[in-house]
Formats: sequence, C-alpha cells, structure tokens
Amino acid sequence: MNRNSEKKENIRQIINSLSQILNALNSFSKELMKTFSITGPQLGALRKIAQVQQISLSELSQKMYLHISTVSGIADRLEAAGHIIRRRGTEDRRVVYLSVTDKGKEMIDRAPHSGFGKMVHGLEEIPVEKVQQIQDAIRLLVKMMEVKNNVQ
Amino acid sequence: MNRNSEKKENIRQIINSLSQILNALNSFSKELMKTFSITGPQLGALRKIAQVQQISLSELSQKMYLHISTVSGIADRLEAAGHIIRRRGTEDRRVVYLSVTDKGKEMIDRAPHSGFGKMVHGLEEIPVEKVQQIQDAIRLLVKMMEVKNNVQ
DNA sequence: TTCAAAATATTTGTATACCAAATATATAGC
DNA sequence: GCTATATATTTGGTATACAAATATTTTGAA
Repeated sequence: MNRNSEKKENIRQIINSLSQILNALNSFSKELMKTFSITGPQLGALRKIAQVQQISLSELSQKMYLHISTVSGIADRLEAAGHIIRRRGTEDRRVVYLSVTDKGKEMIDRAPHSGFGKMVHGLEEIPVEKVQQIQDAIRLLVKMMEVKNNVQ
Repeated sequence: MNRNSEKKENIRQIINSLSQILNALNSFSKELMKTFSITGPQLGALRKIAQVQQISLSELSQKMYLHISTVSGIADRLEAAGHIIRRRGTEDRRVVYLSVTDKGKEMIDRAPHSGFGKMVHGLEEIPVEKVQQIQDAIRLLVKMMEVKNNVQ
C-alpha cells in the first residue's frame, strides 16, 4: 500500500469512527426515551431553558435552530408533563416566557447529560497530555467543517 | 488553573467540539432534504442496499437497527420515488428483496456522502502523519464508548 | 390618534420517522 | 396435513418538523 492510499484508508477510518459515535448517540436517545419518558429534543429544550432561567419561545427556537411552531409543540409536551410552565409577558403581552419547574429540574439532574457519559469517564482515566492531544485533533476537525460555536 | 481543572476543561471542550460536529451534521441533513428531496434515513437505506446489490427487508432492518415496519415505510417512499424496486423472492416467496434502480444510483452519486465532505477535503490537505494522529485520537474515543463496529 | 404593518404564539395541515400489535402469506417441522 | 415459525405489510399511536393561516398585541406612520 503506497503512501497515498494509506492516507485515504486513514481518512475512511476517521469517518467510520465518527459515524460509530453518531450511531451510539442515536441509540442513547432511544434509551433515554424508554427510561426517562422524555425525548432528546425535549431534554435539549429543557436544558436550554434552565440555563437562562426564563426564555421566550422565539428566542428558544433560535437557539435550537428550529421553527417556532415546532418549539411550540415541544413546549406543549414539556408543559403537559409538568416540566415547564408558560407565562405571558407583563410588559409585552405577545411574548410567552418558559421556565423550568422543580419537576423539570429534577429531570435535568436525573437524565444523563448525553451519550458522552462513558467517553467522559474514559477521558478522566488517561493522562492530561493524551487528553490534550485528542482535543487538538477534534478541534482541527471542527475547524475543517467550519462550524460555528453554538453549543453551550 | 491547576492540572486537574485543566484536564476537566479539556474534556469539556472535546465534548463541545463533538457536539458542534453533530449539530453540523443535523443541519446537513435538513439541507439534504431541501436540495435533493430525500431524507437522511432514506439515503442511508439506499446506500446500504447499493452496497450489496440486493437485500431482504429484515436484513436491512437489522443493518439499520430499526424496526422492520419502520424500514418497510422507508422502502415505500424510496419505491414511490423510483429509487428502489421491490422483488418477491422466487425460492422463498415470503422474502422481499430490495434493489437500487438507475435513478437511485444517480441519487447516491449526486447527493454528498454526508456532512463529512468538508472534513474529508480538509484531511486530504494535511500530512499523513497528522491524519494518523487524528485517527488514533478518535479511535480511542470510540473504544471508550464501547461501540460495536456496525458501519461499513 | 387612528389604522396599517410588524411581531409573537398558536393552530392547522402535511410529511416523515419511529415502534408495537394485528394481519396476511409462505415455509418448515412433526 | 396441520401447527408453529418466519417474513412483510398494515394499522394505530406518538413525536418531530415545516409552512401557512390565524389571533393577539405592539409599533409606527400618516
């Protein structure tokens, strides 16, 4: 195998490994739903609301990169489950503010933060220099994809 | 910042970077649907079918880790779009084999392989040693997540 | 000041993706 | 041959997602 095809094979395996991570995260999402009776999008919304105490529907839809009607539906289900409350704005009565209830906070604490749990544990076990190397590698990948930083 | 909190920060950033990659891939999936009138799951199924020329519905459902009724529905839509054909097995007439049409093959060629496009391009531009380093790093992450290799 | 335009949410309609249970058909085993 | 098993499809249910239509409130301009 020459130098060039070796590189191609390396690239193929990188994509392959990343695909595996994505698959694992999808499986996680299904497990989450079974175990905690909450979906991925719902938990994501709940966390975003909790971060800022209260947030309008339109702001949340921007943060989640989803249509406002989609987020309105997600809010319906979170409200029905008692995880959030809707409150009409007093100053501007067009606005609806969402905030997390105690039950919602409990859910945030109980539900695993994401499928990254095992990965985090693994990273904690290896030397910091190695962690640093991995960080540099992934950062480079992100740079290549030219993605904006919109994750908190 | 001491050694330990430095490591914690590194780990946080690794998770953050991976989340960014995931977000970018989600955005890609939406773009895909708009531009090529095909969804992520449909394109995924199409590729899996193309890999093996023909495949039964149950085999495909196993490969995709989805319920067979789900895959039956995806096959409905791929068939309606003319991307695949269903063919009853001759030996065992319970089995339905799926195969990709010329139109389906064209779709596979036209649609970007995934959101990884830019990443692949970026990887091709850097020296093989660097690619090797990245590969090692990601492999380690996969190992930590204990994911099975089920991606081709 | 009044009235049209803009902003914010919700509702309605459509499509996809999931799963599970029920059903139909075909094969296999006793 | 008849029952159990295997393979797909259909049906029913929920969630996600978007766009268009609607309702309400605010803003801004004549």
